[in-house]
Amino acid sequence: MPTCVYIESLVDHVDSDVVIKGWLYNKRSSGKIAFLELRDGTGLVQGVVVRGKVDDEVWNAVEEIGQESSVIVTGRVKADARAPSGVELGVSAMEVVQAVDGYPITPKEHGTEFLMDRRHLWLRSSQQHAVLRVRSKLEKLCRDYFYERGYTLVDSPILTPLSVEGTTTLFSTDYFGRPAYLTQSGQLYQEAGAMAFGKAFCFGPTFRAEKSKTRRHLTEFWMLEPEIAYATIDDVMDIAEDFVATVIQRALVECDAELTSLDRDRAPLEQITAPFPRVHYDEAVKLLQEAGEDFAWGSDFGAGHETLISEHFGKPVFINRFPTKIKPFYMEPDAERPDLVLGCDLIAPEGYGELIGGGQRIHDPALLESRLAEHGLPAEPYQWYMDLRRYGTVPHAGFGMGLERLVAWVTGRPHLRETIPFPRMLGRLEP
RNA sequence: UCCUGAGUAGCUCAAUCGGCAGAGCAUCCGGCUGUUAACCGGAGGGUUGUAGGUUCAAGUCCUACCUCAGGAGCCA
Repeated sequence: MPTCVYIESLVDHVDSDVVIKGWLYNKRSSGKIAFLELRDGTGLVQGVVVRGKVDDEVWNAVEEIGQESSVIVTGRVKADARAPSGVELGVSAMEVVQAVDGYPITPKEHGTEFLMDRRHLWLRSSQQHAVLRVRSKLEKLCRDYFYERGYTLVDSPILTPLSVEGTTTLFSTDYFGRPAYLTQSGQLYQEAGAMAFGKAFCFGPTFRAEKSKTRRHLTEFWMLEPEIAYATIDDVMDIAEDFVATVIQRALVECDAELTSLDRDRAPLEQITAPFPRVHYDEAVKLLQEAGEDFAWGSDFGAGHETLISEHFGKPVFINRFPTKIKPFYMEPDAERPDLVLGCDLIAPEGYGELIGGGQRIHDPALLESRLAEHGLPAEPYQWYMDLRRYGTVPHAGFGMGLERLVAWVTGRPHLRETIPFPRMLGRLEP
């Protein structure tokens, strides 16, 4: 009995007989020869079936099976220069696990809605497959970066009584008779993690009930949030910069095959090395005004502004020290400029927008208390958060990175919906 | 929520000034021993998003609604 192998390792089995368990991706046939494009989740290989060299039963089965039929194929691995992977399979036998008729996603074009309704099947298509493999590898690279540097993973809760950025953008639920929300950010809990472990991070799903309809937003997205005790805004920019550059450079190596099948231009990614330019909010405003934009000091940047600023550099850009009134309650004020806070955003190049938002948090208990009141937030649910300032408070800082935006940038996808297996968006909860 | 655009065969689209509902792919039948979204010949396949209106005549014009897409605001 020949050994069962995955398609990705076929190159190591040239001139041997092997068994492949997979699915029919596409088929081309002529009167006496048929080409089966086979996939098994690890790759694609072309199986060649010659009439007369296999049992009539096998030939008849080959003629009958449709796209995505599940098959177990036995054959001889042959090196062939005509094959994209360098090998093909001379089929000697085939067992049909299920013959499929009418698989909806054909090798021709389809519309967005049609494909999104069949997302559970669309995952099998080569481009979607490649994007999600990149996502999987990027998740590992992100975790590895922090584990290798002594961080502790402190999982933040998903159900929370807190509304950090206002209740209008929260998904609410009933928690045994009490209101609860799906978390918008793990940050507040990560601050507790930083005080306990020095360097902590979380990486999990977060939720925003924003009625936004753009290519850069999902209602459920994954966020990576490191938080570091005794760190300042400048430390956080150093860390975020080294993190992004390291992950991108490793991804170029780890995801080489996927980037090839996605036809991603590697040149812009190869330029992503530290240091990244750091632009003060004041400078960013000046830059926009000089570019002829009608932008007033004190406003927040829109997507167009971000792109305009990042186009000035060919690298990710930090914008830092924002006006206090456009940022959340927990941001530490700039000692030299009381109208500013020590926040920083990292804008990705090529129009991929805000990749990271972070900064230094308020550590003074009195200041935090007054900021909570100024933002009209109830004191009671934040008592545990205040405790972090009552018992051994220290300056600390951290950031949050949206995983899907990183995946979109690395893979060159224009829309976030393709960067997560089952996207949740305005108007889409299925499949 | 606002702005713009689209909804016609299973899928992707066409249909000129309001005048016979069309193509490619998919499906089915036939052909082909090196195909790479294979190709060649043939066939079947339609309540034109929904409801109403104008007209001799509506896929096409008008009104309302529904759905989707692109963008804005907001954010990661």
